[in-house]
Amino acid sequence: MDTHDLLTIGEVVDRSGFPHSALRYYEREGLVSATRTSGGQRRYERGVLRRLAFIRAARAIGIGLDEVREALDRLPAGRTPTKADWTRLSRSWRGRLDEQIEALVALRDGLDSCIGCGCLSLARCRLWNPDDRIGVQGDGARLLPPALRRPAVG
Amino acid sequence: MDTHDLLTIGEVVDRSGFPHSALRYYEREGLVSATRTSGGQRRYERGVLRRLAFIRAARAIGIGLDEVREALDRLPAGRTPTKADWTRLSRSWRGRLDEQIEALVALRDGLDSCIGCGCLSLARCRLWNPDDRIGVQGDGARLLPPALRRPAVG
DNA sequence: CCTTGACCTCGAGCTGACTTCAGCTCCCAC
DNA sequence: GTGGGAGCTGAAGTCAGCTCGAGGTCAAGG
Repeated sequence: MDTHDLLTIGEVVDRSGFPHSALRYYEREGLVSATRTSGGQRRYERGVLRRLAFIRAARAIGIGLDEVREALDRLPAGRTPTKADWTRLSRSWRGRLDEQIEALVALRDGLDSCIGCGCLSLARCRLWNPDDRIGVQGDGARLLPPALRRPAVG
Repeated sequence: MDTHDLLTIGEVVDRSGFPHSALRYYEREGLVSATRTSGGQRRYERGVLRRLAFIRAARAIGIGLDEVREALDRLPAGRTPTKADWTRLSRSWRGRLDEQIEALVALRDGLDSCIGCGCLSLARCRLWNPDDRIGVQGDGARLLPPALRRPAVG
């Protein structure tokens, strides 16, 4: 708990894998916080690494930052989050992940049946016919679960 | 083959499900083409519907427009694409889809093991430890297959 | 004290895939 | 021939999630 527990931004960069710019962005967006030295430099508590790991996992699943922030906001204020707290958050995404996998599998099956049956007629094929949008895709609403993006492809 | 086979943009909107704006955008980007009336209005050949259906399926899988264009460019010039032509293109994405599903399943398994084993230690957990980025994610390179996006979340 | 590398802020820029807008023109049914 | 819905253009705007650059400050080793 003494000052030796505080990390510089460079250390957090090294240990979290996020670049400075992302860390500062997350701070602006209220996903992480840091105290400051008298000179204005950021000093992070160790717990930030767990938050960042959580953010990374969330992003990998395709959760948007807004939603990640909401999730983090649900962590208990005041005390250090316990394992149970983190587990609860993670569990809530398990369902998301299942949905996404399900949607992709449905899409794959559609593609398979298309390839297999030669049903490229626009009138019949599940996958190709936009009026019957892949079964999964509602009325232009939710074909696939949200976005699934990688941080930086570069 | 007579002019009655040509569709107005409104008809294509209705039958493809894409809004005008997207059709015009795709034309600018070279994904679809249209002839023009003497007055400058677009007239689409029927085949455009199949192209658009293909584009829709591709987008659903998360393929970027650049890559979709490349794929479409590989269709035979001059003659109307056959069923086999379309099937070949679709098949190439089957692998993509498999990869994506695999990556998500891996992520889910990681999440499961995290939830189950209580390994929230940053030093050990596959999912939480950024140094061992989810196994799947290389060196900041390719955790998950490209982007997987929905057209409009509404 | 000095140097040097780590750090700071603020604002602009970027990518992708469109959407929106303003201000016109076309074309077809009546 | 005319009214009005359908269509046209080019430029600008949007959204997410950062990245980059300029121009300056901080802090620790020598």
